[in-house]
Amino acid sequence: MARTDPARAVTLTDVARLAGVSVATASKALNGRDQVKDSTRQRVVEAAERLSFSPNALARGLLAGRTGTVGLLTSDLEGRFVIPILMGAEDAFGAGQVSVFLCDARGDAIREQYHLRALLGRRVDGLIIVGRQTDPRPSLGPDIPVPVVYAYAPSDHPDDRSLTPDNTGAGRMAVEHLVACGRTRIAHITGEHAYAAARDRAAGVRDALTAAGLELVGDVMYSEWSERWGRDATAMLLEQHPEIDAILCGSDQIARGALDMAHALGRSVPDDVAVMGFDNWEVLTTNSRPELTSIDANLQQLGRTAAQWVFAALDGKDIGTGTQFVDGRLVIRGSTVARR
Amino acid sequence: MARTDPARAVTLTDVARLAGVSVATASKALNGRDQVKDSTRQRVVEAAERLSFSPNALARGLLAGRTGTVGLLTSDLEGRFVIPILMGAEDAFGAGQVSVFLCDARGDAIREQYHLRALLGRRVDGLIIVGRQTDPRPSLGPDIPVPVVYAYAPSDHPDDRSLTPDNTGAGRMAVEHLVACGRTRIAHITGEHAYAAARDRAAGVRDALTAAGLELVGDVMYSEWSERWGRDATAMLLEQHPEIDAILCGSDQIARGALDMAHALGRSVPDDVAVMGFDNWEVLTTNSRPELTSIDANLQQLGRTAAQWVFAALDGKDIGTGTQFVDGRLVIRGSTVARR
DNA sequence: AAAGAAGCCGAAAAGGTTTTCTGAAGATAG
DNA sequence: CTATCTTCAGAAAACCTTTTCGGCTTCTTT
Repeated sequence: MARTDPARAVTLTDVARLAGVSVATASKALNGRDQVKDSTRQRVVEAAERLSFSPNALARGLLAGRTGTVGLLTSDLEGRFVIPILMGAEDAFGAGQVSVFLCDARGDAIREQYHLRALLGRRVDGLIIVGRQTDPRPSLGPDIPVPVVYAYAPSDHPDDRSLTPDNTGAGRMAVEHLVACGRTRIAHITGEHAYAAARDRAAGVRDALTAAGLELVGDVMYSEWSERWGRDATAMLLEQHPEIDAILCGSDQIARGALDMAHALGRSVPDDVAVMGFDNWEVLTTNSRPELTSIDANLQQLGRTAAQWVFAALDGKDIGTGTQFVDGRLVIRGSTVARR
Repeated sequence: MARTDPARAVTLTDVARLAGVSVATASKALNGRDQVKDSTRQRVVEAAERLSFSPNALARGLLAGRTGTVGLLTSDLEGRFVIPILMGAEDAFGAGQVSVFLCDARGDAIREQYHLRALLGRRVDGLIIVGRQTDPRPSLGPDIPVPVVYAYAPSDHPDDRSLTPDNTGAGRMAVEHLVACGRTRIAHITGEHAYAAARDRAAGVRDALTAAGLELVGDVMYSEWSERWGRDATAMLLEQHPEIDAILCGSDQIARGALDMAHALGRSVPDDVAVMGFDNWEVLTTNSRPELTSIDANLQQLGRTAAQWVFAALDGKDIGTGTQFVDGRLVIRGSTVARR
């Protein structure tokens, strides 16, 4: 910083002196306590403003036992699922008096432990643990002295409180939409089998197909979460099963690849084949031709709820245990329904 | 949180009692001060471990005048430029003892002011202000009592310290690459003219073309930062100037659209036309066919440097004033150079 | 053996705020 | 005019840690 800084931060003592009262009175005046005459209060408030006094949150927290801070411990900032959750949480907290400590463990358990210690040392009032996949993650254990909510990646311990997208439901929702559009010969291309998200969605897909009296065309095609795989899988699919009328893709990236290849092979979307993705990553869904129908996981909502749970627990309310699932939201665009 | 929490956090007094020493000695033992017998130190350390004591950072900060925290105030978490910067900063800090407060002002000046007060109240040791565009932003003013570094969006006040990508240089770098590839008839499609990033890159493009004795084909085509615009602009371009052999796009999104349309119109990339973008957004650049050459703005490096500057200023070093520019990095892929 | 030195530990203060309790002044009732 | 009550201001303690300084014990030196 280029500018010189004042020798010392202004304290309540300074304000009290300027207003000609004791620190006790100054404190009461500024915090809206009674036992202060109106004229006195005004003097104090003016003094505080003239010195642009802002109370030292450390001293306050030390005394109150509450700091008004929350730790947000993520295992992977890079991942695009973390950000909306983070925004939602920041949103819910930001409205109040709470500040957020952000820590990125980079998927490293040691680093996570390290950050955890730091956060507890700073006496955060609560913790939100955000994983990068929906697969369960190791619990932090029962000995954390503040409320903990696991978001996206649920804890593997049933006594913890977790919040994760309902991927099975999302799979069902997708198929129901395709069926409602009159599609009956549906294939499913998705990402790595190692991901619970892929398996759960596929399970939902099977459920809904069975319920509709239909069968999946071919097997679920697991591989990588990439546009390239979307292209390759679609090429194979259209050769082996030229009769298909819908390709449900495990992510928007895969769907972009599918769209691309369908065009290249002379199929019209959505007239010949419907294409659909998951995640509703707008940069992909709204820029394709036609735009992509997708299932939004409502991650921002998930982040907000997690934050509200931490609040509730802080207020002594019981927020229960176990994993709660957050519903997805169908976003219909041109890749499954012809315009007009 | 489901589990019950202990009545009270464990303090140094508890440790001292268990070890049979005074708090003063306990403190010195745990902090590696001398004036403590080895056997005593060991007793204290064991006691601390048994109680899983972690020192209250608030009390420490109150006393030391330093909190070991830094505020990261962004105007737009959603934007994808903020995240890498944030990661870089978190990286540089995370190695040490510093925790990061994250605040999102959502582009709202009132909200920003509010967060700023909260951060100063929490006695952060420094601030990094991250904007969402490279256009200069209003300074926070000279009265902030801690070091401030502006990242991505520089401050509009010359006495502040700012760090921003060198977009003019990036524009030059892009043209130099295309020229080195033997391209001579180069067009430039870019985003909104309102963005300094677009104008600066265009200026760099003109510089480099002039230096190479070339002229831009057509005018710089400003419009929106979207794939759609990339497609539309490319269609116009190829009709009006069928002789072009390179399309330099102001973003990877635009470049994806250009790539798409070039294919659709039967042009081979990179044989007939080279296509190139900016930002090196991997999800776009490495998934296209062919993969996209782009200029990476080194944002993570930018974030790291910003953090290091804050550190340096904290250590009393002079970090100077004004805006420093961070060089971009050319990432060559198949859209400008044929494979093999 | 006495004096000085070195090693080790604890008492106390400091940091800034909030809260409780005491006390003083003024007001009201008898 | 006295006794009781109300209103308002201030003194002091509490939160937890670190650091300084004084003092006690033990060892070394002459």
